Amino acid sequence: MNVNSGGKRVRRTPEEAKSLILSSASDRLSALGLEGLNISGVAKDAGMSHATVIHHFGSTGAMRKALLEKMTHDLLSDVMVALNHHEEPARVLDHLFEMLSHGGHGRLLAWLALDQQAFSPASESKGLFTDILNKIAEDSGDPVHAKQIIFLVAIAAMGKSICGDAIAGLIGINETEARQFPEWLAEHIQRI
Amino acid sequence: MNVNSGGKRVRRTPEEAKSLILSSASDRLSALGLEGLNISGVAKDAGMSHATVIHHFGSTGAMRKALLEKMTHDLLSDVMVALNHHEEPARVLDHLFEMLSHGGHGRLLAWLALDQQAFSPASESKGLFTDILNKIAEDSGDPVHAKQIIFLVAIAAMGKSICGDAIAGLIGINETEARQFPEWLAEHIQRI
DNA sequence: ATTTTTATCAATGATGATGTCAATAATAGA
DNA sequence: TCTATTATTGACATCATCATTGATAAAAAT
Repeated sequence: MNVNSGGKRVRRTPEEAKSLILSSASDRLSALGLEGLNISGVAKDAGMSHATVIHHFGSTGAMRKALLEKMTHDLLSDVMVALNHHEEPARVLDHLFEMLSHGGHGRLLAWLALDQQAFSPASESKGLFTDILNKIAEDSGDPVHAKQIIFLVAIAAMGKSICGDAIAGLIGINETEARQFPEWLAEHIQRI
Repeated sequence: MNVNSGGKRVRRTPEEAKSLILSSASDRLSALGLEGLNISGVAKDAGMSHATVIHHFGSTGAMRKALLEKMTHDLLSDVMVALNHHEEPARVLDHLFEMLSHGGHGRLLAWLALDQQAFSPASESKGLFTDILNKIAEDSGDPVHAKQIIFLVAIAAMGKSICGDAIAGLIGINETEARQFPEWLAEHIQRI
């Protein structure tokens, strides 16, 4: 909470303002869920009027897209770092699943994919993604199946972040089994 | 569109009314996406006032839950039939993916899982799910991995229905590769 | 010092969704 | 036929969100 109690006006640089807004938006998403991503609430938490938020992003939808963009970039960077450090596939997968479930990243991703028709990341994130793709295809001996494997992992990660708990509950997977899932998946992926 | 233009009132049985409403809701979901699942719109398409919809379901959320319940039941029944007919795993998977993407079933499922915190199907659907679980565990030789496999398939199916197209686009999967994915997955699952 | 730019905010209007209520009419049961 | 039930509806009230606007002030440019 960054309340502006006095009558004085604070004047930020556009970068500061945007960063502040996205930070508040991210916090609200984690704390309040998807409902928290409205202009008024985000603006209130950021300590400014909602008109200011609109001034910087143009619209609510644009703000959400910007947040998605930032979170996606952070996620992909993290995965890329893990890959460059030659971590084991199991650890990379664990990392991926963890990041998607943490802070509601996967939920936001899914929500935007549902809300908006198309999710088209900026060129920066897209480049990161192809980097990761190439890296994996290069590490694994079989570049033919690499695409399918990555596709499988990606959609599984998304699905898990959205309703993994519910499905696990339905199936009757206990907590240790759930924790072993990334490892299990990594192991069987390597055998392909 | 079931417009009630005349001044006459139609009086349906509660079952007819509910069925009509859920049918319109399903259509709207397919056509308009998640935005279309509001009381006013559904009521309009069903040819009644929104007050009537609330009368039958109690609230908008309850209507959505009812629709989810129905769609889930239909989906599981279909999978069960396929299993009982001893169809090949590839065909069952294909069927599953197809049903989840058709009519926005997977999207609704995901959306409700996101909106509501928990998705807890009615006892009827839950029973169907455990039936399927047992059937698969019994068919496959290895009941130990059955849970993990089913978990993987389930979350992958969900993820695919939500952002499968976007991710496929990112990876650069062409249409034929995309169509072969269920078959590819089934093949590699069987080897586990 | 003066002007220009623009980040900020309070107030307002438009829009739409949701739920309640009282009245009405169709049906079932007596 | 008379009555009771309830499905149906229009009108109303409430509420939230979004975007616009005109004014203001802080910083930058001249």
